Amino acid sequence: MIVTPRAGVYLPPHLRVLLLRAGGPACAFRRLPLRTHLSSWPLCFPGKTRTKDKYRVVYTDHQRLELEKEFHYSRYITIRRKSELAANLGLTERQVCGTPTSATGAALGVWPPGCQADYGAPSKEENREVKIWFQNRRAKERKVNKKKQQQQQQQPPQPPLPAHEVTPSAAGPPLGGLCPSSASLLGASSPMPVKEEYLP
DNA sequence: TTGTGTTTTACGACCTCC
DNA sequence: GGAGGTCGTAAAACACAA
Repeated sequence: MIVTPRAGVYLPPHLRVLLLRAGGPACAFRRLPLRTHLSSWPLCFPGKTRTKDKYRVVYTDHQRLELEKEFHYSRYITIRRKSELAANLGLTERQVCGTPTSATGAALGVWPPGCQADYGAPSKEENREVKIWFQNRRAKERKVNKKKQQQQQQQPPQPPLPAHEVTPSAAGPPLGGLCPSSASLLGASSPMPVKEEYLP
């Protein structure tokens, strides 16, 4: 039995299979207070694809942490960093039989039967999960900023602080390890980044 | 335990840039 | 034409009050 920090109990794949074979409804897994671990996904939802039967994988805390760190460094990830991050976190393309990642799936030997034969080579769009994560993360930030803006508009204007209370830190805590350009990106909408491949 | 609201993945449509 | 951006949305996962 494995206890995860956020959701409590994690049921190993072999127990999920036993549960399924015991005659429970197919959707039983989804109603359990369990985290769907990447390595167990193919056993829980063999042959599912995103378009036919919607699904999603819950990223691990480690994956989220690393992605967040990268996001705080820069809101727009470069092609190079995307590849590195995808390789480090086991996030790549998601085209294969509902497997969470082709790389992890292959490495763990958890491909559903006939899966590789059916789908063969990876999709053209490598590191898609990282790209999508960053898109969603930016969307989340825009949403939060919008909310903040609305709250500020509703509040009456605050009187200005006395001069002795105005310090550089009043604008917010410094962002650890960030270059000014990256830090300035936080909290404001950013222009489109220059594609790394076009840089000299 | 259950109902409900929020957050997190994932995608399609559409747009811009090269 | 392809890659990657935003926007809107679906649905699973999660949190929490009743």
